[in-house]
Amino acid sequence: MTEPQGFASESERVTRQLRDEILDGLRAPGSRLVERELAGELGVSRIPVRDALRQLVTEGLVTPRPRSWAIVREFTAADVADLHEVRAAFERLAFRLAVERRTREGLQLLRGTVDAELRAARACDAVAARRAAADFHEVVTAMAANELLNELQRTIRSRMRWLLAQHDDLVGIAREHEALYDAIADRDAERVDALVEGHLTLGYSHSWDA
Amino acid sequence: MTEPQGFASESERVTRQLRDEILDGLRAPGSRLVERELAGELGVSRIPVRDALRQLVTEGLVTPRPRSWAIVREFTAADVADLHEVRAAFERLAFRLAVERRTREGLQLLRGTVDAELRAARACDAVAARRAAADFHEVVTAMAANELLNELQRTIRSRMRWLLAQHDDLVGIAREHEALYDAIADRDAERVDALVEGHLTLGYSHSWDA
DNA sequence: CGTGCGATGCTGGTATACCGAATCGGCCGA
DNA sequence: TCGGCCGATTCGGTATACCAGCATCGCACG
Repeated sequence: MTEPQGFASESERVTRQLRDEILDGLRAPGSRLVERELAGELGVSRIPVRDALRQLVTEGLVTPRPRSWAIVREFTAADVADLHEVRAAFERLAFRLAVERRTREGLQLLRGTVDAELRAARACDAVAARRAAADFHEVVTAMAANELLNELQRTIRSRMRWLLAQHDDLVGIAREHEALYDAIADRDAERVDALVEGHLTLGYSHSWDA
Repeated sequence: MTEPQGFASESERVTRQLRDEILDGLRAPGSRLVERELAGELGVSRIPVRDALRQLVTEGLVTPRPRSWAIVREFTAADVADLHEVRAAFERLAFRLAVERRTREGLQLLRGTVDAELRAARACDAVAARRAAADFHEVVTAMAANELLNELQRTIRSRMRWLLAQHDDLVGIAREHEALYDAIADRDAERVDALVEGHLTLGYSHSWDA
């Protein structure tokens, strides 16, 4: 799932690095992101940094400030609520389409992410479990075979990762993913719908706790 | 609704101009978009053109080609189908939230767009009717009071405009919008749901948009 | 006459330099 | 002491210049 970054332009490398630094908490929410500073730190010119910042703005990880520097986004409770609402709509669509359009290859990939997630969750490897959980949703979205849906999913992927890092019932989530996999494999649309609804509610209540 | 473009950077101006030229059909699908050429035509340097192209790529109006020039997007039947699916999910969410969170000011704005659309449609002013129809959906999305939803809506707005230009039952659409307005004003969630569903199915079967 | 290969030009990617606006600090006056 | 003004500095926006990869076209050779 971790895409083969074999080739990448400077812009992509800078984007990836800044994104990871933000999501890993190395750059605190609210901290300044100044093009010249970052260019100096990373040893590149301002252009790749500029491109990266724009990309991260569209991903919602960076807040641009007109005619001033950008800052690492500070998520508010309202942001989280908004994200949950949109995510729910996305996943309902993604799972519905995935059930219709599932392929043998897709199911195998999905099974792999579920297994990896269960293993990691039981081993209390939070990083691997969250990565596998994110992979699960990406594979489902891919199975939905809707280019636009996948495109929009990519733009909110970072925010999803952020959301996923906010709670920690790893085994529970993995079990739900396993149940979802079974329902998709059985082509049981109604069971998938029910599980998705439950899944969304779970994520919603948990994030309110945090 | 036409945002007050009082101030704008070169990048934004170039973006707006290219976007309009594409949507108005002045730039045919598949035609080349070369940074240096556009810079020369528009009398600016490559940077604003570069920014504009990237923006239009995220809006889905331009197809980037790695290490080669970009082209004006050619929409396929699959693209249209994808757009309809995503749009349906968006609108279900937007209308549901709009019913819950409607405000007096929002309703007044919405009423204005419906009236404008009906007037324009009856006068066979297609341009004004389509603009009003687009405004209707934007006001609904705004009333949904979900920042992320509005953000994603902005990125697919151009594609919606394209879709809207593909059919011509202007009066019918205006009437459906009026019915939707009434249901929202009555806070009748079920009627809104039913209208949205009918709207989407109808739009899909014989003509596009809602 | 066909095919393979190399040179050349086109294109986006990147670096550097300049500019105008916005900000923030200090200073002066009330 | 506080408030307003003004200048130095900071910052993103833009322009120009250079670079490396790819594609095409033409030429030479089989």
